[in-house]
Amino acid sequence: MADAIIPATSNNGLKTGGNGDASKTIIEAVYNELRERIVSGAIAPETKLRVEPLRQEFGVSATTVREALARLSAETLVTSESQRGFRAAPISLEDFRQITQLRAILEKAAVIEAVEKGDDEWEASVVAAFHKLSKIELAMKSDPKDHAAEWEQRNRDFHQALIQACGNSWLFHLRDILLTQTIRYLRIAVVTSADRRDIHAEHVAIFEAALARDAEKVGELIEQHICRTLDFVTDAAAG
Amino acid sequence: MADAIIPATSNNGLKTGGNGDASKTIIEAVYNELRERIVSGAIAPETKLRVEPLRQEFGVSATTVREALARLSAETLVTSESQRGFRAAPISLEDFRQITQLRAILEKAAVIEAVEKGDDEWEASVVAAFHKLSKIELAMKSDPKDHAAEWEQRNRDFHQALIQACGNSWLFHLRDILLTQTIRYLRIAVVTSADRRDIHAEHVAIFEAALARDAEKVGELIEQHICRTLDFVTDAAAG
DNA sequence: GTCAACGTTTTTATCGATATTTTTTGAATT
DNA sequence: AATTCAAAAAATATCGATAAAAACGTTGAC
Repeated sequence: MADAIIPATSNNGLKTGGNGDASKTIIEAVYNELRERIVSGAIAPETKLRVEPLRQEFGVSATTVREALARLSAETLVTSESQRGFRAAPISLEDFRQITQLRAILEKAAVIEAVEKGDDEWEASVVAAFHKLSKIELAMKSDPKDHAAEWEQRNRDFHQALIQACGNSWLFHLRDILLTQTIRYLRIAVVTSADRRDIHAEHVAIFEAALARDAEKVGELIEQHICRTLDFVTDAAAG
Repeated sequence: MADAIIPATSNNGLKTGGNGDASKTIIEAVYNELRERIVSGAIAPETKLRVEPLRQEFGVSATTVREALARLSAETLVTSESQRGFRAAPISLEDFRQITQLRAILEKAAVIEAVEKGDDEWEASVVAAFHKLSKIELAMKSDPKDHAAEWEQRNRDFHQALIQACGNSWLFHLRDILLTQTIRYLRIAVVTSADRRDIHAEHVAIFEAALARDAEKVGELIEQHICRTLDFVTDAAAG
């Protein structure tokens, strides 16, 4: 056993202190940091991710960086080719089209089942999530950019609440992967904050149909709602 | 510039020679080997995967094993908890239910689009894949267990050919993950080879509807076809 | 001027060893 | 006998260094 002369509770130079992430391990911290950078666009698509510079910046070992990259690679946020290292995943409109289409398929199926199966508690959590989302969407009318991050979270929560009652955690998992990809695209491609009123109206419609237990209708609305994201990004990329 | 005294082309003691896997890197070799063991059931669900023993068995470094495990963990074939290492993913009937349901959703949506969009080349490859599958299914009537592995492959190919024309590679990717999980469940839970004639009949029906371009019908058939897998495993687990 | 063989440099993959954390063991105390 | 606590043992996470491979640049032939 080591003769602990130096107080063992040193969190060395790793710069994870900034955000309050709950990284128990250094690999996780590096993973989270890189993930955030890629999703936010701070690391541009197709950027080569060399181990040595990252290692130095974070003040950790090469192995640690590698493992974080390996994990990200399984999540399709970075690509890796044998013996040729890692790079941030590329983006393309076609790729985004596929992601969106797939997301629509999953979320539509999920919400239909959820509406059919949901109990009172489900309803309650949908109401709660909708309420929180509405408040921030109204607040954003006057002050758009300030609430962007919070809106993103509440929007996510609302959609999650809607489908929660379908009870398929695999579906949640895959949807989560797609949602992360989507957010990346939105952050990278669309800097202009969209006209939120439009989106709010859609949310209202979805919410009402859900509480009315009109599964078919909710399914349709969700599908359109998601597909509209595609038009949005397509326009942004083209214009 | 190492002074290469020993011929550099040594593939050391790593036991990857057995199967003809195209592992360019040692990590990949370990990854493939572990993956195969988990999917086949050679490593039982929830088995603790300690680094040191594996390291020794494969004759590689701990880091290498760790990275392979990390990749598998992203694929949900192993679970990992911070500071508490890795273990083979658990299984449960409920889990399998979710996987199957989700697979049905994805494959139904995919095949409908494929049937609508597919061109002559798509038709041709469906015909070809169906032909190969049929041959082995007929051969299996007399000699079931001998062709099991080949059937698995051809079955996979047939289903892939069907949905190919939908052109959504993300869908393929996610479906692949689910399919791998499914195969794991089949291998682990169901040792008894099912009545293949039944399955063959289903394949025929799917094939005919696909060539007739009856998208709705193909969708229904595929859905049922996949869901039947669930009944199958449920029975096997219960009986 | 092009291009290919060759040596140099950079980058990646892999190793063996160390530090840190968790789990187990076994007294000591109630 | 059960419980707590500390020390030992085991396992995990992390490091620094080395070997292998790819990228790069240069020279020399055509």
